[in-house]
Amino acid sequence: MYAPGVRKRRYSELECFTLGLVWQLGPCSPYDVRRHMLGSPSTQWSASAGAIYPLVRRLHRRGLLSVKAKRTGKRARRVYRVTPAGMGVLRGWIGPPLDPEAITAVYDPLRSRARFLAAVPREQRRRWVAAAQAALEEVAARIRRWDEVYGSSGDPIAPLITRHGELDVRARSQWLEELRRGIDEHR
Amino acid sequence: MYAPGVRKRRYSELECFTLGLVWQLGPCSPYDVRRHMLGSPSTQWSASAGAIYPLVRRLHRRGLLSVKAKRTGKRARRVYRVTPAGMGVLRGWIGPPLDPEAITAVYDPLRSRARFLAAVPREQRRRWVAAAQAALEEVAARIRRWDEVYGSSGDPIAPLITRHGELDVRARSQWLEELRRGIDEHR
DNA sequence: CCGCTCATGTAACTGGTTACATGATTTA
DNA sequence: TAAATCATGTAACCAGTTACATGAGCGG
Repeated sequence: MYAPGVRKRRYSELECFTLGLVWQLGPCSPYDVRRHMLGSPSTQWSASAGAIYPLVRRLHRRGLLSVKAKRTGKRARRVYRVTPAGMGVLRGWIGPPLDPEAITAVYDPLRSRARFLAAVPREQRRRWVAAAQAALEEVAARIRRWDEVYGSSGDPIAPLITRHGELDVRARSQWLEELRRGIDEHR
Repeated sequence: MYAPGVRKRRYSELECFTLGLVWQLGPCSPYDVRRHMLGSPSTQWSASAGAIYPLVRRLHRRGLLSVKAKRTGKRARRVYRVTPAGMGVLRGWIGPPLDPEAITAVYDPLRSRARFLAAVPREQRRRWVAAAQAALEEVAARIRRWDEVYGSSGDPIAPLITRHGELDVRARSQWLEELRRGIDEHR
């Protein structure tokens, strides 16, 4: 139960993730947040200005971020940092308890497409698997590049995040290999 | 280049996935599509009526689905099937070429949260990993149930889709285990 | 006959995207 | 000095969500 008007507000994944990034990057601007997201191997968010700037101002209005205007010469720059209230929300989001919607099988667009492979001619099927394997190679490369840049940040957890990507790609590669064999059998 | 007015329309993931489901389930109603999605271990889509019904009608209007009204007694039922044009769009969506946005590291809400584990006290960190491991157990169970129901559909690819889920959970479990050890070291 | 599932939908909202705009600063 | 990047933002749009509504049929 909450006092009237003090409803427990729910924040979106993007809001909480942004909160986390501001904490992790240290005092930083919305632009820094965007740049970081754009470099990430996951494409979950477009990190568009139209999303981030209003979002950060929202978090500030709610008291989860504090702001300090810095200017170099004539260029304006707003540097945000997470307030104690913000840390509370961040910790609550991380959990436990885990938000039920965080408990899910991951969504993989490759799997979505593979599900309907029986709808395409055999030759296309073969080519599809080859293309998907090449795609995973690309993802792996993206993760390695990411690791080079952000792996040496001092945070002992950072390399374990990259590791997630590696294990993810490895599992999906194995899956594609099994898929390839499965398709070859049924002709 | 396209003839004037014949712009190549882009369809959303949900639209194409729905198209695929209608093809896979055979002639079926929007309700069938929803029920199928709701049972899926992935929570990517809420499969809300507000999404599916307008979407299916849209696909019909664009000529990708054909409709036949069936009624049992007084109960109405619209049964859709994929048209040749619809199959074209479905095959195009599957690829190759793969849509660039399909080439990505999967998004995992557990990883998103883990990234900021250094922001919480050590004890919470420990409890978080335990909670995440339990969560993955739940996902694994969901996938097994799904497999029982849909694994015996005759489609040789179906079990390979389930397999993706198994490999996914296994990889994330291993990752959590490494995370647990990594956290225990740094105290 | 009550409650549940079947089956179809609509209305209001909203979070995020696309695309554009502006001006300062850096680099080729 | 032209192009690229830094840094901030806004406006229009849209796909998908939440929540509600309606009525038929079925099982206990």
